[in-house]
Amino acid sequence: MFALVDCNNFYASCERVFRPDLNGKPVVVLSNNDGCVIARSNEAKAVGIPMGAPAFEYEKLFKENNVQVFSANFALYGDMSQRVMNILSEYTPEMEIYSIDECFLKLQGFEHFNLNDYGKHMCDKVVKWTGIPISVGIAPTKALSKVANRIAKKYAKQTGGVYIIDSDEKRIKALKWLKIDDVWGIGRQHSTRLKAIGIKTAYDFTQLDDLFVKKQLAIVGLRLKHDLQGIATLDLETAQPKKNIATTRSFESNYTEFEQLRERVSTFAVSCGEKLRQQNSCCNSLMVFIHTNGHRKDFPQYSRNIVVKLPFATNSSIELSKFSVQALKLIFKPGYAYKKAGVIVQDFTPANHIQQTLFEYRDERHVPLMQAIDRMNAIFGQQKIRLASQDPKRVWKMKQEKLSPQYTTNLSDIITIRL
DNA sequence: TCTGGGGTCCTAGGACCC
DNA sequence: TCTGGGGTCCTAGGACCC
Repeated sequence: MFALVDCNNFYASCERVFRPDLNGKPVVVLSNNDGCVIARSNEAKAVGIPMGAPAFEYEKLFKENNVQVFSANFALYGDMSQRVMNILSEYTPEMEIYSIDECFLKLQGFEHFNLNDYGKHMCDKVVKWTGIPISVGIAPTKALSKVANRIAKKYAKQTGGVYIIDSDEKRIKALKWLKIDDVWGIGRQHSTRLKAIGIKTAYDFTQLDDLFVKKQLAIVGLRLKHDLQGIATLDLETAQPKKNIATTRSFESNYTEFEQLRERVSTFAVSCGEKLRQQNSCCNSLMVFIHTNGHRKDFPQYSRNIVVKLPFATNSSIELSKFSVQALKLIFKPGYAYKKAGVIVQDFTPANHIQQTLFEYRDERHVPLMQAIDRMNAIFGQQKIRLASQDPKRVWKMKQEKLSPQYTTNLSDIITIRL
């Protein structure tokens, strides 16, 4: 059996842990730049705030319903996630952390356990130790555990947060209940096409012919179909080093000058360098992109990206910054109002066996220099040591008007308790 | 005024090889 | 008149996830 454990309204719940006065009240968390809604408490969902709602369009609704609004506080969410995952890792040796708020637990050899009690135990322990409410779905396959989790969450009162699919009757009932749009792995495109031929539920989907599914949804869709039929096709996936690393941001305002973009691109490249060094990789190529605000049809639009093959593999922030800015020069066009840019590094090789090049000079002194910078930043704070090409004052330049304290990761933000 | 960020996998088609 | 067959690798684009 597999369990899929999912934190309820994760970001909103994290904010509530340190603001218990907000329990029972509508809470939303906004994306970077306070752009759109990326998490909602049940109360916020109930007053009709959709996922992805642009914050400026919903300001009135927020006020009318006394919705508590927070800027994204990823330092807090990342730390809370680790705490939750640590607790869950004690329930089985086989675990896959699937996202910041979800994990799969493989329950092999648990035949003599009462899995419902086991799931309830997880819920109680996680909420007691972290304050985060979770839901647990248990079933013979990963895709079915996702379905079970949905039921556990939707009918939290009746299920107590745990639902198990352990018979074919329960499986079929669950699949007939689940709309095709809500199936894990069926996105907008596929669900539109499936609905056009009369497939309304997950159950309908499992009744389709294998060859047809393979033709329409490729091998991924066929695997999903089998998994939903109860034939375990998807197994736990072990954490692999990343194949791409990106740092991209929208700007708080429109940038028209090359110099503004140059500074941002340099900062993004430095950030990619840090992430590369964390996983011990060097990249052999990188992409830089810039574009104007696609939502504003009244502005002249421009959007371009460029991929640069590097002369040698590197994870040096200095080299990455240099190559990224060179790339930016090739695609920058004056006269446009730029809203977003990004650097994506790709084509990795492990940092400990770098192919030496014959004609290009790779400065090996960067290796200890980067180590020193990383250590200093770890001690003194993120990006305290920067390149001169970066803005000396601000790093991300984001609009974050409703940012909560870093309760769990910054000693000066720790809560005070009065007795 | 204002609309996020970061990933994965698969496939088709082109370039190239013998 | 008449132009093969079987591969691999790479990339862009499309789909999906949170």
